[in-house]
Amino acid sequence: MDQRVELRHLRYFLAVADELHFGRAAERLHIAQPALSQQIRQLEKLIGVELFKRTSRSVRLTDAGAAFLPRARDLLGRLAADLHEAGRVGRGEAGRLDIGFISSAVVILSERLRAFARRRPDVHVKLHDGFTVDVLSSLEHGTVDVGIVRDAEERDDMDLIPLESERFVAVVPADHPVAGREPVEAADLAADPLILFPRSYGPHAFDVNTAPLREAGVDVQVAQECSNWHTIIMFVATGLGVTIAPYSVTNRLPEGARRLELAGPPAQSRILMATRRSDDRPLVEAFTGGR
Amino acid sequence: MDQRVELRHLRYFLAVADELHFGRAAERLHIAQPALSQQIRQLEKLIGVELFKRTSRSVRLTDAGAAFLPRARDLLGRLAADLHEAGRVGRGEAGRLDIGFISSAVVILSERLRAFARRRPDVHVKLHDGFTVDVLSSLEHGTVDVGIVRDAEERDDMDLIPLESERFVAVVPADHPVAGREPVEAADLAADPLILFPRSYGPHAFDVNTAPLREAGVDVQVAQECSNWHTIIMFVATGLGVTIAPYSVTNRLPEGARRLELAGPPAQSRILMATRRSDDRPLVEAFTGGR
DNA sequence: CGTGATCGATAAGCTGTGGCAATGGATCAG
DNA sequence: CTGATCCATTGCCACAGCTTATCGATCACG
Repeated sequence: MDQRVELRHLRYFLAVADELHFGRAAERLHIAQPALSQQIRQLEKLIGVELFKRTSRSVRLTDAGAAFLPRARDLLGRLAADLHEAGRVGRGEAGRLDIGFISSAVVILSERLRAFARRRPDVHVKLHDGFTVDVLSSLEHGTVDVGIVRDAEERDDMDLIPLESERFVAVVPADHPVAGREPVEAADLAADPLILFPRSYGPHAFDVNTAPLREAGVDVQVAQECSNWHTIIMFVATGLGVTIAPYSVTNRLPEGARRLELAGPPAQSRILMATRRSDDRPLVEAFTGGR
Repeated sequence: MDQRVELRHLRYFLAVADELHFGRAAERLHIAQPALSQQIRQLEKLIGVELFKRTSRSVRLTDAGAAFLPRARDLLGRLAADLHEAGRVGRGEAGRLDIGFISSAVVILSERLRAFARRRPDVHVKLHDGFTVDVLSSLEHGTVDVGIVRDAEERDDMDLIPLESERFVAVVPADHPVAGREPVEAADLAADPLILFPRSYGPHAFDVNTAPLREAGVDVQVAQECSNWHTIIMFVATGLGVTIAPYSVTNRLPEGARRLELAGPPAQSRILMATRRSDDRPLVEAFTGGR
């Protein structure tokens, strides 16, 4: 019952149990009969129990041998399966992938997930939603393997792959003076309270988002901070102020809010896929590589 | 993914995975570090996948390694348990025991079973009831390991251990002329139809059972054959005839039947425990040995 | 019974491989 | 730059596991 039991012993045991004949079992194992006898004896000594009852004419399993047989068989089968599975994981054919994403990227993400599931049916994907900062932090700490984020700044510990660009648009209350006129000049919104996410949530994203205003010479002051786009737009709908938002989050506006195209050069918001730069795992590459 | 993966590889893998440090892992395994490096490398080659990501400063599990780790751990644990269990079976501490018995031995059997279950709580006992012939045949063919039978003849492939002796008594209808007088002479029953099991069911048992009649000079002729004692006694109760039965099966007689002690030297019926003579399995000996 | 065939155990010698010690090369701290 | 750390590489050796040869027990058969 020691350490020194080896799989060899189990393989030999199975062969003898199958054949009930040391000669034939040895032949099947491509070894000579004495070697087999020795190894079986050794195994018995290690367990402290006879596995076979041998006479010079016959070989039979003992109770202990009969009890051990199915377990040994199962064990070897299991090991083979586990080794195979490890190989598949190593090749990125199976395993688990954790993906962090922002909720406004749900459409583009679900497309990618569908395609990925078709290519890697045995990969279990776990999704974690959050804001861009949270996703990047999770990615940095290894909680997720891939992040889908918006307007993240270039950083040297991550690779960022642009997935999609979309223009920014203004969202104003339906009863706002400019609500009818399109496109609207950013300067025309300068007097209204601005509703937007805190700059600390993503300085770069904030700056990209407010670029149309700054370029129009407006002094950007957030009147009401709010982290979630849908909540921001609800505030706009209730007349609390205006905002500048990526087009995709304005797809289904609530009653009381109006979307207006912005005049001037179209400012772009980018949805990016982020991975750790050091991360060369085949599963991650299989997802980001697209094919 | 070949044959030559050995448990050594798994043990070494676990050590390295635990320590994430080849030097310390080697120390724990009481081998030198290069040997460990070699074996891990060999395992990786056999599976076809890297299990660790090593730099000269750090060791980390790959996805494949992380996936394989719990399985390898489980496998080794399982094996240890299986070896232990095999040892217990070999020592007769666990396992399964098949016992054949005749229903009239149910009281003495259940006593023994209770005591045995206390001594060997991990032995699963399976019971098979039948007539003496069936039990002996099952024992001979290996379907059961121990048989509890009545008045079996000595045979050279079995060991028979007497468990209990009991006298034979006569059973007669309540309205029989001798019903009041005790003890009854066997000769006084000569005129009545005899109800008994077929002689072919056990010639020796039959002869033992009918000895009181034959010694009284009665010509034994079975009028009604019936294999089961309780049925035989029911027939007696309905007035169909008389019988000679072991005392224990007359314990609770139905309305209409009377038990009568037999005059003369008491004839004995023996309940025996039978095992195959070649069968020296510790579990069988543990049951028959009594302690 | 004697004889040959079968089959597992034992004996003795050979060999492949797992282990050792020493060394190399990369990385990091100070 | 220097020393420390840590995994990989190299070269060698001992022994575990394999081989062949032989033994001893059991069985079939004439």
